[in-house]
Amino acid sequence: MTSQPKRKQLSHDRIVEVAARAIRRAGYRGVGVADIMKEAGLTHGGFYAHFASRDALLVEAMQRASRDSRMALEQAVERRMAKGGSRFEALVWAYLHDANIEASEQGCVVAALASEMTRQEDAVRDEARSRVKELLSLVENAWPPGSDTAQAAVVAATMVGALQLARTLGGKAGRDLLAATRQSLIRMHGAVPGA
Amino acid sequence: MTSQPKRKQLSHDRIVEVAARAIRRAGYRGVGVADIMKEAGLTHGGFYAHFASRDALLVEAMQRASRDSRMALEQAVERRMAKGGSRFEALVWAYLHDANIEASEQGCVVAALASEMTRQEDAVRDEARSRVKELLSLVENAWPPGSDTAQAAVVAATMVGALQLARTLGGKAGRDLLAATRQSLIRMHGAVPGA
DNA sequence: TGTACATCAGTGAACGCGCGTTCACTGATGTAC
DNA sequence: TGTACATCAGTGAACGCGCGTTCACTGATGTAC
Repeated sequence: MTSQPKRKQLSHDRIVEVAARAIRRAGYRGVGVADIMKEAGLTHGGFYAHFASRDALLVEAMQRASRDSRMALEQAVERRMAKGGSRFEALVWAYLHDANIEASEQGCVVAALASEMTRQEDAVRDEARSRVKELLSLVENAWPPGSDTAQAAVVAATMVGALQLARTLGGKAGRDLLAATRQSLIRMHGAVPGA
Repeated sequence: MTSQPKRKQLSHDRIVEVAARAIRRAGYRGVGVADIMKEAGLTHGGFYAHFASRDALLVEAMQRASRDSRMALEQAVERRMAKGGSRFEALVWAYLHDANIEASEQGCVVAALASEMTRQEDAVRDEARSRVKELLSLVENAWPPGSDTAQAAVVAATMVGALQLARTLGGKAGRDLLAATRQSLIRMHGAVPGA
């Protein structure tokens, strides 16, 4: 029982992991089934033994992307907090780090796909909605206790928007926009009462 | 001379206008050449007498979308200012109006396409960059004089991000997010010194 | 331990379809005399 | 004003290509005796 789901499960995980990076790099429609299977070291024919449809893969890929980027973000937050400062301040720095302009493949799935989410079929759209909600609660968790949690949603929107605009602008203009956003968010919400 | 560019120019304008709505509704890749031509009352064969390539249409469509939505936004801002309040406050209300959640087809081209902009070919990407810069200056123009213009960029990012997240969430959750964003932005930047 | 068979993951050719692009042609508009 | 011709916008069939999906088959893994 415990060793039963080994072989197939390993392939499955590999496909999903490849797809999780692919959708953040190229968008929902940017990479085909055949490409993903190839990058996972397989041929495209076996795809439908793993997923009912392409959309079913997209759903799993978003979950996986979310899990992976959340773990990486959490580690970055912890590293930054070790140097002092509030959790909120560390989150802002981790999320809006200059390196994230280029690294969309490993970054936040919401920032990578936000404007495409509304246009997906129900299953994918529902999963996208969950990813947005998760991002909101991620910011709330770093929020000074007692403050208005509705404001956490505004901060999430600001971070997502800033990362997208910085990516489109690129270069110095992009980095300047991120820097201004970090400064603004930390100035407004960063000072924790008891820190 | 003055009446020469009539016939063809009229068709051209119609195609671009249809495309300007199509890309905001369905994304850069969401609608095909044939669909756009059909919606403009033509057959697809004539397309390449008007544009060198599909990408060339996308570039013109973004310019058109930008022009159209800017004019509509400007009117909404003026209407709101007539009722009193600062230009900035009116801009926030106009841009983050609840009706804009559904009306992406007529809305801001940056909010409609932000996460896809990085993935386009050079010509389209360059035009997208211009559209982002224009949005930044649009916010700057409604900015209290003397304030830090870098902060205007942060506000632009917040508005774009909020509209996208509200669209993905939809329903009451979406409207709540917009309301919280309006409140936050106006509270922070809305009070004009001399008003 | 060794053989025979069943199960199962993965292969690769093939399908139907839609898309961007090309091109020979048509029908209408406008100009020359 | 009327006819003959040139120009030009638009038509519709056809192309090559890539994509999601299907399916008959292969080769490896694991079980039964």
